[in-house]
Amino acid sequence: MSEALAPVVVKEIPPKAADLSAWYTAACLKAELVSYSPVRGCVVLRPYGFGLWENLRTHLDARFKATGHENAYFPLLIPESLLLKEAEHVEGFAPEVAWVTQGGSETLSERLAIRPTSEVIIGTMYAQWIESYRDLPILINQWANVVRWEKATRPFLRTMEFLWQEGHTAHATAEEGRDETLRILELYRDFAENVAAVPVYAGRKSAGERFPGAVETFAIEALMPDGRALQSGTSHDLGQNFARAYDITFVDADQQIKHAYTTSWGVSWRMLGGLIMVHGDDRGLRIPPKMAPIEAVFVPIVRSGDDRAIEVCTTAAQRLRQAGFRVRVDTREEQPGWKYSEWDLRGVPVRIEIGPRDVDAATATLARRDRDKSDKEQRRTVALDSLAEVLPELLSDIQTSLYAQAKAFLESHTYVVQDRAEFFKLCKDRAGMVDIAWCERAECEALVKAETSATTRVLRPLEGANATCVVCGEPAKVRAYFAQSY
RNA sequence: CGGGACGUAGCUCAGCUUGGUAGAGCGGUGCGUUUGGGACGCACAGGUCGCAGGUUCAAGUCCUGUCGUCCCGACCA
Repeated sequence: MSEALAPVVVKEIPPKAADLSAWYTAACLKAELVSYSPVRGCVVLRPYGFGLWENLRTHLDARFKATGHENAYFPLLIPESLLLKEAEHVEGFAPEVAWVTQGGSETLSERLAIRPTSEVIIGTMYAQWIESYRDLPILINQWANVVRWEKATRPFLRTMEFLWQEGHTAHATAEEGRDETLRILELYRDFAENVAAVPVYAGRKSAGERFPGAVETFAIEALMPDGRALQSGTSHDLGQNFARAYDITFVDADQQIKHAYTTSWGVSWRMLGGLIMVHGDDRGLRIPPKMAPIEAVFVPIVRSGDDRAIEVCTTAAQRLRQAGFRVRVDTREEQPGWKYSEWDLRGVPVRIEIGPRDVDAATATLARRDRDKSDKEQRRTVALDSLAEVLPELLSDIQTSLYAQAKAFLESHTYVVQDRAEFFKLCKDRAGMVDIAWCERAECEALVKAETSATTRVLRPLEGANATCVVCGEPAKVRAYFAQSY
């Protein structure tokens, strides 16, 4: 093997394919996205990780605003008596609610839940705000932290405290509520695929996977490299369940008092975990350009008595920043090769190398993170003046290529199955998304889970008639993707 | 919450079986030489061995408890 083609050796993280868990944890820590904290199950989101979260927030927030939603903020603490009003909801969340029982030195007369989600407190406020059909719809989103007392935690995928957004809306009719639920589902799908570059299956959840208290739950599900599915966003049609529990009523145009129809929907920083696992490779993260805190990093190459590259990089970076690019200049006193590896690990889409040769020729050498060193097209040299024109195209191409790779993986790991034995084997082996005609019976789903640990991820309408359930032979009602999940 | 493994320098770990002066590599700091895929020399700094009890003349090492991390299940976003 010639020296030029020697594989890039990564010391900090283990190979991805050998042990996805070990790779994932190391990647999150070494890329400086998160640090473990003194609090069990809670991570610190470091500046680079927060940058990633901010980009998620910016893109989703713009989509929420564009569809008529407004941001607001509700209390972190929820009185127990309020929480108890919706039985199914309480039962669903009881095992993971953290409680405040003491304030200063005084024991509280009523304990306060730290929100695991905010349907309760927001529903209570909606009951006060809504009087007439003219007050509807209410379309509110909250960016917040929530706490769920988890037993096993992992960075982003499951932490006791996590950041998310939760949308809560109220409508005059069932149709409007359902439309909202589906509008958001599509918004999430669009964000996941076109911004995070994570292809997903979107659809309805089975009754067993439904949000506690919801009439219907919809979700987007992504496929991780180990063949497990990651629920990456949910949208719930709550019907009138919460309106009844929290007395959200209004006088309609026909002068009748009616309960409102509500929805809730959320995406958490868990989606970042999905993005990391889906796109990363043995060298570390590969962040899709639209989500990247740093789109391009300048690495000036200096020699003894020749540090002109630093000045050239700084000037070029300043110009790109003014043009709206997110760039950084790495002026640390390290070897260029060391910096290449570090920025590879941190997943910056484009590296801009400028050395003495480039300074003399007024050029810059671009290296793209989605290609390997052995790929002749990983690097190209362009005129320094043309960076602002070349970059958008390059970033866009990287975005597209990352999505295409992930899409190809999802498609090649989706199995349409007719045979029962094959279905069970694929589920048990964590082969990926296993697509069957299904009867939609809870007992059938429970059986599959007991045998294989796989559950339904999302359901979609059945095409054609007279299909039977691949698992039990009863008449099929839907098509279902089964997979083991995170 | 069950089963398993592990907590010793910033990181990865050795030392524990058989109690007796706290170790290595990497990393850090300073100076110098280097710099287009993880450079090198010299010098320096860095630890109440996760925490709390106990046994002992003496505990990183033995005992008990506790907290945390990872893996596999169960549960959950």
